[in-house]
Amino acid sequence: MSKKNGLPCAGGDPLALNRQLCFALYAASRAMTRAYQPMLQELDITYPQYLVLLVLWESEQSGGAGAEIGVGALGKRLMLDSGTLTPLLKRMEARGLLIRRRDSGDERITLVALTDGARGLRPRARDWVESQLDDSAVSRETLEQLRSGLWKLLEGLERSG
Amino acid sequence: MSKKNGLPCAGGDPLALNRQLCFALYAASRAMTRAYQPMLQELDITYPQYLVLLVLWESEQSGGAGAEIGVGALGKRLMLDSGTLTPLLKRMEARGLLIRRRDSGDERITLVALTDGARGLRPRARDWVESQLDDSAVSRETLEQLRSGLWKLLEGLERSG
DNA sequence: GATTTTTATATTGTGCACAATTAAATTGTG
DNA sequence: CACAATTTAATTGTGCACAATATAAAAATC
Repeated sequence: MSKKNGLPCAGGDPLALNRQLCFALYAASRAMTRAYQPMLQELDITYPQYLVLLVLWESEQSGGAGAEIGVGALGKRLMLDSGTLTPLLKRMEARGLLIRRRDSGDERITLVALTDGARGLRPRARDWVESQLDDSAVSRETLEQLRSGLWKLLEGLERSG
Repeated sequence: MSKKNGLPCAGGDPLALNRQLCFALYAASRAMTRAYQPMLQELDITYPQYLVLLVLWESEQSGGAGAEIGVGALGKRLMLDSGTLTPLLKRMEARGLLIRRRDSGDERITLVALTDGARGLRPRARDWVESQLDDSAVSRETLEQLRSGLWKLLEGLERSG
């Protein structure tokens, strides 16, 4: 039996589970979300909610505190649609993490802005992320290569999609 | 502004979205599932259901037609628990893709086995996967490196979890 | 061999994802 | 200006994921 990376990998079968890039992605993505749970529980947020915070924190870094972003722009950044974001943002608003309001200039647009409470979570998230990088069982170089390869894959999938 | 791979990537911010491996994984995994939709729609199954079929097809390759597998073993293979699998397998049974029955030797175990209908889907899936590999915008070598890096990451995450 | 402990699956409840549809505001055109 | 076409969110419905709990069978222990 041929093996690669210590994993059994039937050489002749193009449908072998361990040979599927799609499954490696699926499993790794969920495992990564699991790895974030300790931090997420401490902040009392979910993983997609954390991604929303990343976008809003980043907007405030460049645009100053109080920066607002529309649901559409947020969705483009995270590659999520309003069917996912609308209820998620409502839950975040209910938890006091952000405010939703209509754009006064274009009433179609719903703008979201961080609260001070959500701003206060940022240093805790940053510290945890940095400590995880320090403790990582995988080398920083491998992580770097992975990230770059994943973006290449994403571009390829977008192009053909 | 520093850039990598043509993507804006704020150099100083450890929480920049485009720098997060977790987000690259999350986005790439969903994009990959989207890329499978044409095939999945033709087979009238969902992506996790396809993964179940991969496991069962593979079992029959090595164990002969009629091979059965318990929910637990299936879950270990796909890294999913019964809370996900039980309803998913019931839906697959309702669609005539598999049969569920209790293990006569150990009544705790629910065994699942493919139907002929599900066996008939295999060549169609295989042909589609192979044609996709041929048409891929990303080189086979890059895909190979990605898959190997993802398994390394998975092992690292499992170890620390 | 009765009882405790463990194992295997199922159930319940919450929160995504995403396709499809709806509704409302804006823009473009005659 | 009227009105059709477009844009933007929200809504609806299905199917995962997963934590927590429940249930029942099998093993282990006494």
